[in-house]
Amino acid sequence: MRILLVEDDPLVSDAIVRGLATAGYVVDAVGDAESVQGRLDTTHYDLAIVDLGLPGEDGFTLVRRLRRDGSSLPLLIVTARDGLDDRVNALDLGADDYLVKPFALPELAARCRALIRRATAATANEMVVGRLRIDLAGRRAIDDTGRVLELTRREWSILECLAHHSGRVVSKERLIQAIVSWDEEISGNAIEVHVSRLRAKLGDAATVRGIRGLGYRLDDA
Amino acid sequence: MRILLVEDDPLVSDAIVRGLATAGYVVDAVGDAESVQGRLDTTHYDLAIVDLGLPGEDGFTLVRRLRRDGSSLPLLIVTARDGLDDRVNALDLGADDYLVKPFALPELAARCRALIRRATAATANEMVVGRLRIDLAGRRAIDDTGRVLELTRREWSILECLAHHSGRVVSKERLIQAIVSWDEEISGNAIEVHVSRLRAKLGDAATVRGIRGLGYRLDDA
DNA sequence: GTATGCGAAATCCTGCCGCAAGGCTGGGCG
DNA sequence: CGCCCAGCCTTGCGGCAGGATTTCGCATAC
Repeated sequence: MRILLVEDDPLVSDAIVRGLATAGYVVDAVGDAESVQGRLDTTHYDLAIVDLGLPGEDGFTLVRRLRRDGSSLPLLIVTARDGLDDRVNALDLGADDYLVKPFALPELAARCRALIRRATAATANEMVVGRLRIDLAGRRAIDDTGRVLELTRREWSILECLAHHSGRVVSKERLIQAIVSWDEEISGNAIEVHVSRLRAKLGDAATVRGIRGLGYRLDDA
Repeated sequence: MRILLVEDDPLVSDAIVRGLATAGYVVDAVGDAESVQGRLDTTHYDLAIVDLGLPGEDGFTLVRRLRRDGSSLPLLIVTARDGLDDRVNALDLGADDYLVKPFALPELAARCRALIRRATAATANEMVVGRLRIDLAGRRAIDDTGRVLELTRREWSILECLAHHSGRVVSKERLIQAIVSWDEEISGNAIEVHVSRLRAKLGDAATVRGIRGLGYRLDDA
C-alpha cells in the first residue's frame, strides 16, 4: 500500500514517513502541491496525506483541484489549523478525513487503514480469503489451522495488495508500486520471485494465480 | 440520504437529529444497540452514527457485530471517550470515522457528507450482455452461474470491444485495431481464430454472430 | 560472525498467438 | 435447382514471449 505525503516541513515529513513505514506503508514525500500531479501521473497511490499550510499552492486549493479533475484518491488532511471552518471546508472540498496536529502516529496509521479499507470496499481490518484469515492491522496471515504464516515484509505487502483486490487481477506494475518507494528501482522479475516464495508459504490455504500478460489474482479456492 | 443515530442521551440525540435535519438528512434515532438490527432490516441507511457509551451492548460490540455480519454500512463513532486506544480500536474494528464530544454540529455534518460521498462513489463499472456480466475494471467476465471465464488477453480485448458496441456490427478491421498495438500486422484470420476460441468459452451465456462481409455482433441471446 | 531478507541472473517451462489447411455455409448465377 | 466460390469456422501445430523457479551474491540486522 502506497501513500503520497504532501508536507513542507522536513522534520514533520520525515517523522511521518518513518512512522508509516513502520506500519508497513510505502510513503513518497513531496514538499509542495505543484509536485503532486507529476507523481500521480506516474504512480498509483492508495491514499494522500496533505498538509494545509504549503508554500505556493495551499492544501485547500490542491484538494479542490484534485476533486475537480475527477480524482477519487482518498485524501487525509493533516494540519495545525484546527478552526471549525477549516475542518468543514476541507471535508466539503472533498477531503475524507481531517486530523489536527499534534497527533499520535498510531492514530494516523489507524485512520489511514480505515480510509484505504473503505476505498477498497473492505469493511473490517480482518478479511478472509479461501482458508486464510488476513489481519490487516496486525500485518499477519493465519492459516485455517491457526498457524501464523511467517511472511517477510515484501511477501506480506504483496498478499495485502492482492487481498484488497481479491478475485480481481492486479497488474505486476501495481504490485511493484505497492512494495517499493519511488527512488528505488527493481525489475519485474522481483515480483515473480516474491510471488513464488509467497505461494510456497501459502500452501493450499489460498491460490495466487498468474494471469499471463495481465498480472496476478488471489483466488478464493 | 438517511442516517441511523444510536445514542442513549435524549438531549444529545435530539440535538444531533435537529442539526442533521437542518443539513438535509433524514435521521432515525434509537436509544440502544439492540434496536439497531430491527431498523436495518426494514430500512436502507446510508450511514450510522454510533455512541460508544450505550446501555446494554456497547458501541464497540455493536460495530464488531455489524462488521462480522458482513454489513458495509459506513459507521461514524461519536463519543466522549477520547483515549488514543479507543480511537485506534474503533477504527480497526471497522468504524470509518471517530469524532470526540463535544463537537460542533457543522463538523459532524461535514464528516457525514464525506463518508456518504465516499461510500456512494464506489460504483462498480460493469455491463451486462445476455447472461454475461462484464467487469471492465476487473478485466473479467462472469457467467450467470458465477463462473469466471478464463479469457486470454486477445479474447478479452475482442469481447470488450464487442460489448462496447453491443447489438451493433463491429468490422473485423476494427477488432484488429483493438487487439494489436498500433503498427504490428496480423492476418484477418487471426480474428476468426480468437472469436472461435472466445465463443467456446462463452458457451451459451452470450452469442457472437458473424455477419458475412461486415464483421461481428454481440447478441443478448 | 551468523542469519535472514532481498533482488539480479540464469534456466526451465507453460500456454498464448498466429499461420495454414481443410471443412462448412450462404449467396449469386446460369 | 444445383453448381461455384468467396468468406467464415475450426483445429492442429510450431514459435516464442514471458512467467516460474532456483541459484547466488550483497546488504542489513542481531
